[in-house]
Order: sequence, then C-alpha cells, then structure tokens
Amino acid sequence: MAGMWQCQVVTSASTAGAVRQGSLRELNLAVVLRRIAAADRPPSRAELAARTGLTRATVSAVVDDLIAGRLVVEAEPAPRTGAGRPARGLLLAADGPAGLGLEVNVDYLAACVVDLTGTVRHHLVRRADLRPASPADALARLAALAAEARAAAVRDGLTLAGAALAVPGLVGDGGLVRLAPNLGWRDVDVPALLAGHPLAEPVDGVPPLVVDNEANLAALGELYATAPGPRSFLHVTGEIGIGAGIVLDGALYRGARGWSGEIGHFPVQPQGRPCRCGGQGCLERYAGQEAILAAAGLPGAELPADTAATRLADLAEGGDPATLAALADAGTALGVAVAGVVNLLDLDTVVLGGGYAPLAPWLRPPVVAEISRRVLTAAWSPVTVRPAVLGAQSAAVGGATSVVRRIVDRPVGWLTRTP
Amino acid sequence: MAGMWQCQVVTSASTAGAVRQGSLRELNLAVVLRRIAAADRPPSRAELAARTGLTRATVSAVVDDLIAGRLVVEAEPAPRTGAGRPARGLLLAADGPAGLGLEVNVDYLAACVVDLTGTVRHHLVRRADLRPASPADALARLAALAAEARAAAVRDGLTLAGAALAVPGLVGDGGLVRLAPNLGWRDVDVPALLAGHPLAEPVDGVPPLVVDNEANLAALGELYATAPGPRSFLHVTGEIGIGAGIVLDGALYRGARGWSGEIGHFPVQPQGRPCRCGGQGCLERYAGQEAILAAAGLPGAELPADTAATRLADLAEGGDPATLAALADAGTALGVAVAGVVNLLDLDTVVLGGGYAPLAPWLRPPVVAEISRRVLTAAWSPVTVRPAVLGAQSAAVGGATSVVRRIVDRPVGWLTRTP
DNA sequence: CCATTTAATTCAACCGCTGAACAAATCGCG
DNA sequence: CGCGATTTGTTCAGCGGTTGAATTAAATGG
Repeated sequence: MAGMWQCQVVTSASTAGAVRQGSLRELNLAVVLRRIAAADRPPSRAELAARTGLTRATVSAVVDDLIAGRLVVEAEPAPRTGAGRPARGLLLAADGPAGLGLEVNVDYLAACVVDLTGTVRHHLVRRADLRPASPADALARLAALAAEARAAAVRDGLTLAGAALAVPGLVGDGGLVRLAPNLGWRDVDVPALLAGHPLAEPVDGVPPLVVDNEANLAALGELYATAPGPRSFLHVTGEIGIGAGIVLDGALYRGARGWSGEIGHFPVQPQGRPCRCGGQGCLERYAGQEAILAAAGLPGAELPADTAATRLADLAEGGDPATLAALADAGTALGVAVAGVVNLLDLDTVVLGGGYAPLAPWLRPPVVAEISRRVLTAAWSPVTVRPAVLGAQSAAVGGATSVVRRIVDRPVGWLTRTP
Repeated sequence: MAGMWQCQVVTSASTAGAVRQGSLRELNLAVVLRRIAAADRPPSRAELAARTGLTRATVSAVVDDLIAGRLVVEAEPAPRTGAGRPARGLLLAADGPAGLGLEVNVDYLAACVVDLTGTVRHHLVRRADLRPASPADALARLAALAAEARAAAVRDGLTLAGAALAVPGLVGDGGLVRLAPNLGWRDVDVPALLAGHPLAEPVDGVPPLVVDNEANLAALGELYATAPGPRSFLHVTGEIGIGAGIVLDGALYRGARGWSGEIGHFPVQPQGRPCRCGGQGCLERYAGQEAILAAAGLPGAELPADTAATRLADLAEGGDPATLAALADAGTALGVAVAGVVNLLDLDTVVLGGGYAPLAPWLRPPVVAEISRRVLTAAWSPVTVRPAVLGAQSAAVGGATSVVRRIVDRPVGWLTRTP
C-alpha cells in the first residue's frame, strides 16, 4: 500500500464471470475454511463470525456444509474458557482429502502424501540415476512409486484429491515438458506417457495430475510451511541449474507462459565465462553446483545434488580454504543476482532452497553484503535472507500441499465432487 | 500490499473478508461496467447478459443503477441490426466522473483531465526548471496548475473523482516522497505541504490525492491506452534515472513496500563504472540520459529530458557516428538488463517509454539482440519490444486514467458517494 | 397486416444472508 | 445446591438480489 494514501482495497473483483447467487455461498465457504486453516488454535463458530464479519447463523450454516463434506471436524476436547457455554473448536479434517506430490529428478524419485492440515503423512524416496533412463521408463518407475504412496494413503483412510509432479525443467501447457536439460528430456508429453496408468486418467476417485517446475513447487512448499510468514518472497533453488520461484502476495507468479524464475542466466559478469545458453557470465557459471565444485577443487561434478551440497557443507565446516573461497565467490555472484531481483520486485525476503539450504551459513553473508551494497531501499527496511525450512525434496511436499491448498481456497470444488 | 486496485482473482488465497449480501450487487456492478468499458462497440443489455452469464433481468437492474449514477448512457443512434427489436447500445458516460492527473518533474509541471471513456479532455504543461525550487514552492505552482485544470473540467460539466500525482522518486505511505534525487527532494510530505490547498482536503467535491512513482503511472497509462493489449509487460522509462513499471496480469505490481521497478541499478557490468548507489556497473551508468549524452559527445548534461531525447534522435537521424555508437551501447546495456527481467518474469512484451520512446528505432535492435541471445524461452515464443504509445508526460495521463479506472473497477464507491 | 424475431421489463419464486429471539451449556456467587 | 450471568450455537421470519418465465416493446419480412 505504499505510495498510496486514502487507499481503498478492492475485495476480490474478478474480471472473469458474473457473481451468481450460488457464488455467495461458494465464496463464504472459502472464507470460513481459510480462516480455520490459518488460525493458530481451533476457532469457534462465534469467533469465526466475529472475525469474518458474517453472522453466527451464516457461519453455522457454512460450517455445517464443511463438516458434511469431511473438510472440517469439531475438536473433541472443548477448550475451557471463562464463563458461558463452552465453544466447540473447529479443525481441518486430517482424514479427508489429501494431496499426492511427486518428483522426478536427476538422481531420485519421490512421492509424498500430505493431508488437509498440511501434515506429511507419507514420504517415499527412491535413489536412482535417471539420466540414462528414457522418459517413459522414468515415468513408469514413478507411477509405481505413486501407486505405493496411494496405497499407503488409502490405508490411512485418506482420499487423494489430486497430484502434482515436479520436474527440473520448463513445463508447457498440458503437462508437456519442453526442456529438462539435466534429465535429458525434450518435449516429453507426461500425460501421454502415463496413459493407462491410474495417475493420468481422472476416472473413479483417481486424481488428475498437474506438472510443474520443481522450483515453483518448492517455493509454494516454503510458502505453506512458513504460514503465516511473508507472503512475498524469492525462493532460489540451487541444483545443477539455478531456479527461482517467485511468490507475490501469497500466490506463485508463473509469468506469461509459466516460465518465470529463470534466474540461472542472470548476467553477473557480462564479459565473463561463456554459457551454454549463448550468453556470457551467467549466474549458473558462478553459483551453479558444477561451478562451486570445480572452484572447491572437487572432482565429482557427477555427484548427486544433495550429496554435493552435503560434501561442500562438510568441507566448509572443517574449514577447507578452497571450499570456503568457492562458497564466498558463489555467494557474491548469487548476491549480485538476488540484489537485482530485489531491486526490481521490492521483496523483503529471500529464501535459499534446494542445494543452497545446507550451504546457507556460508552463502548468506556475501549475499547479504551484495544486497546492502546494491539495494537502495535496504536502508529503509532490511531484506531477510534465510535457508528454506523444508530441506531437499521440498518440491514433492510443496506439490502435495498445493493440491490440498487448492481445496482450502475453493472448497466447493471438493464438496460438489464427493458422492 | 501489492496494489491499489489490483484485480484479485476470486480463487486466490486472499485473506479478504466475507461476502455479504450487498457484495453481490457491488460485484455485479463492476462486472457489467467493466464489460461495457472493454467492449469495442456499445453492447446491449441482452449481449451483456449473454457474455457475463447473468440474467437479462439482473443486467437490466444493474444497468439502471449505472445509468442513475451517471456512469453509463444509452447510445442514441440505435445501430441497425437484423430483425427484431433494435438493441440499445450502452456507453460509458463522457460527462460523469473524471480523473485529474498531475506530474511534477525536473523541468516541467503537468496536469491533465481524463474522462470515464479514457479521453484526455485537457492537458496543461508548464515548462520550468524545478530543481532550484523548494518542494513547497513547486507544489504551490502545481496546485495553481491543478486549479486551472479543474476549472476547465468543471466548465465541461465533469466531476473530478480524484487525483493522482506522479513524482520521479520513491514514494512511501501517506504520500511521503522518501527520495526524488533529480528533484533534490528527500522526505517531502506532499499532503502536509498542500494543506489548505483544495487538492489535499476531501471536502466538497474536491478529490483526495494519491502520490505515486512516475514510472508506475506511465506503465498504467500504457496499459490503459493499449487495452485490450498485453496484460503483462515491462515498461521502461528512460530519463535521468531509469525506472520500470511492472504490469502483471492487468495490474501494476508495486512490491512489498511500493518500491518495485528499480531497474536503474541492474548490474550490467559488475566490475564496471562506479555508481552513486555504491554498486558498480549499474545500468544507469550506461543507458541513463547523462551516460548517453556523454558518450555521444554532447556537452549539455543539464538538458531537459525530452529535449535531450529529441536532440539525440535528431543526431541519430542525421547519421552522427558518435550518437549512433552511444545509442547502440546504451541499447546493449539496456538489453542485458531487460533480458534478465524477461528471464525472471517471463514477459512477452517490453515497452520503451519516457525518453526512450523517441530513441526506440536505435535502441530496439540491440535490445532485441540481447534478448534473443540471453532469453532461453525466446525460441518458443518471441518477445515484443516496442515504443510507448503515449509519448512524454504519459505519467500524468496514466495517473488521471487510473483515477477513472478505479471507478470502473469498483463503481459502488462512486455510486454511494454522489448526492 | 400479421407472423417472426430479438430486446427489455415485470413478477412470482427462490436462495442465502441478517437480525433477533431462543435454547444450550458452563461459571460464579450466594 | 440453585439461580442469574454469560457465552455459544440454532431457529426462524424478513429481506435483498438473482432467477426464470411470461409479457410487453419494437423492429423486419413476406
């Protein structure tokens, strides 16, 4: 709201369709459910009414719908408050819909199940070098892992409401992976390759699948895991490539075609090292995994991403001079890029995720230094730089959470779907 | 808070309040009015009903409200169509509310009046070197110009619904100008200095004032002037400093504190020329007005912004080698920065505004070249680079338009305000 | 001149929120 | 132990606003 005074905030004016009679209930279901999800302790109907501005009567009716739809349950132990009839707390249901998060990466496959409360109920990881595997083969193995996760969810009485697949590459419309360089994928049509597998077809209770970039889903995971934390931030994922997820006002910014966040080719040294992208001096050539390993004098450029980060962290912990210097240089390059982004987008939080998370103790100081050198507004309000709270494989968790988060944001979609 | 009238999509994770009964009409007023504003020819009630999904009965009721509130008029000459009762076209009223746009810049003051249809009804410009003037003096002269514009609007039967002031600097909450380096302003409290002047106090029919960055308002002006054009783009304003307005999905992105768009200190040459910001090799030192003039061998670094741009354009037109080389270098530097932004935000349109607009014929080629070199996704879909359709002083027009645009986006605010 | 066609209005029905009254459940005090 | 105070949650008439169909309005075409 800066730059504005006498500022009228508009309450959700959609450019899309008209607001029909039923939309009222649809919107209020979302308002109440979001409030329940965001509360730190189970709120009562009366409290929700006071907070939202709705009547207690309306809140009761809305809550009845939510309970009937298995999205909300009443907390059994009534929390003793002062005088008066004791309130019945409302909680998100832990045994209702759940989300399935999947990830295919260079050296592992992952699947996880997250319930409506955001709890990770299952998390399966299979290490495997997938670079030699064909896309069809990799996806077949992923489907098997997904079936395993789904069976575990069913055993818990959960209903999978959808699935999200994280891939390290550019994703186009319809689940088409245009390019995933480190996997060696190009124009891989994921739904087509999964045809026949239960994941791909929305029959029965089987969910449809959305495919997204791993950096995007990791950023969403961070958003949900830190709620109510900052609602706008930059989430930088350092792997072989460097990706950024941009969260603006609580929503992931995807860009015109869904390809936002390409920070790896930010020019940190325009006359510097040539890059395979055709440019020169790209960030990736200074703060990418291979560049850091090379600068630290480590041979294994073929190391798995998290192994590489752990190796570097161990060496830095031990005070290895070459590693410390490599990390300082990488942090400076990263700081130049991050400062540029912060200047452009006026963000107050930067999250170091993926392989950068374990290296944050050494990367953070140079990043902070570059920010305070280059960001003009840093003098008025500081920029927070911190490691991601979710560690590696946060993309799968973020994807699964985004599935259930969609239900919280628009519960009518779930309510009208269940028999 | 991201923005003043940023269109919130209903399904977004907004913490907004509850939807009451009256909100229904409020939202539908906006839906119908926006549809009328966006139509290329005056739509009938029946057509609006079909497009929005509302009933004809509802649309009629809504339109009655809008006509009663002087926001909409019926087009008199009924456009002859085929058989059946002829439709009565609906238009935005040209004699209802209007917006006042103001601009204070280094070498001129401007005021303009824009009516609801987006037509610029009046545009007053006073050339004056404002650098020696005190903020209070500059604002007093601006207030006189505003009064003149207001009188002209009243003569046309227009009602000013609000005013927006563009300043070349960082604007904080409450209309506080934190820093406007080229004006020599620091922590200037605009509303306080205007106290007593009719602009500042919302008495009578006199509008309240919002203060905003000139690059932001210029970008909004471009958005409205090109509608229905691209809904996401980067608008780069080249003056003494370089500012960027970021429009994402039809709304100006303001950043966490309203200070987004600082592109002038994008690192195009990290080991390059030192900059007054403390960094090195900032874009401003290569593509700012002073840098271009110096490289072209022009002495007058003190030239007014538009004069400087015109001078350079004239010289380039005449084939002056030094000027052509200076513009090529500036374009390359600009292209490096723009490519970084496009990579990050996945935008498909870049607009060269302000002083860059007349120089676009020479700046565009190197910018395009850098984009195609450095933007990975450019291969799949091209990035458009073009000059701004509004010339200089577009910020005042953008500000005035933003005032009336706010009414279109939330007509209930106007309807409940008129006696 | 009348059937046809499309536009706009009217009106009873209905949906969902409101506000107030009422029932439920617990605490505090005598 | 009992009764008022207090707060929660539900019930119900009322009402704003949309819906859908019927009705009126105003043109074209044979």
